[in-house]
Amino acid sequence: MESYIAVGALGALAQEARLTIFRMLVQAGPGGLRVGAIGKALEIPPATLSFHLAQLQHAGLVTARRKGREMIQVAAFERMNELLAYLTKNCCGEDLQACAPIVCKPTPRRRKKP
Amino acid sequence: MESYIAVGALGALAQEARLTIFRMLVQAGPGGLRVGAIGKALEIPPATLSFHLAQLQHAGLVTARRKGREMIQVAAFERMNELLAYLTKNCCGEDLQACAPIVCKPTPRRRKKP
DNA sequence: TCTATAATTCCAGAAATATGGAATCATATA
DNA sequence: TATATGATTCCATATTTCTGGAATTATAGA
Repeated sequence: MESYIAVGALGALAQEARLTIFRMLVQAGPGGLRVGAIGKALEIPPATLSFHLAQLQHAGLVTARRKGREMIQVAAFERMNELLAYLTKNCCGEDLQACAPIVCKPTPRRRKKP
Repeated sequence: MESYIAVGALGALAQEARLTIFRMLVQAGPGGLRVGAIGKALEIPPATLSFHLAQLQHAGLVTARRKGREMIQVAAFERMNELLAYLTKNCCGEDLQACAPIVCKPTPRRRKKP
C-alpha cells in the first residue's frame, strides 16, 4: 500500500462519526447497512451523513450499491486489512516472526444447505 | 480504548509527514531517534517538525525524553497496539477465533552476556 | 404521470490543521 | 558568564475539513 492511500484511509477514520459508522459496517458484515438505518441509529442529518459516507468511500474503506431507492453501504475488509498490514509493517525490524499477522474479516456465515 | 483516543491517534497518523515519522520511529525501536536526525532525514523545518511531533505525542503514539540538549523521540508501541486492537475489534462478530491477534513490537535485542 | 421516500449535491459559514520565520528556552562547552 | 547548538513556542497566514438547510436526483408505487 502506498503511503498516500494509508494517509487517506487514516484520515477517513479519524473522525468520531465516521469511525463509528465504519465499525457498524464491519460488524454488519458483507450484508452492509442502509444509509437511512445508519442515519437513524446515529441521528446524523442526511447531508452530513452523505458527506461522511463519501469520505469513507473515497478512502476505499466502504463501497456502496443501490437497492431500489436505498443505498447499501458495505465495509471494504480488504482495504482495511491492507491498511493494518501497512501499519504493522516494519514493526519488528528483520525479525518478522515476532509480528503476528493481522486479519480483519466478517463473521463467516454457515452455509444454508450442505 | 475509548473512541476519542482512537480518533486522536488516527488523526495523528493521517498526515504524510507524521506517518513517515512514526514509521521511522517504529523501525528505530526503543532506542528512538533524535529530533534533529528526523528533521535532517525528512528535510522538515524545525517549527513544522516540532508541531508534528507534538501532535504524535499528544495522541500518545510517541514519547520524548531529553538527552543533553537533544530530544529523543520513541514510538509508543503499547498505544499503537491498543489502536490496532480497537480497529480489529468486532471484526468477526461473535466468532473471535476468526480474527488473528495483532501485535506490533520492536525487534527483540539479543542479550549482551548470558 | 403524480406523489412520496431515500439519498446526494450545492453552498456558505464555522472550525480545525498545517506551515514556517522569528523569538525564546534549555543545555553544553569554552 | 558568553556563545553556540538543539529544540520549542509564538504568531499570522493559508488550507482543509465539518456542518446542515435547501435544492436536486433517483426510484417505487398509486
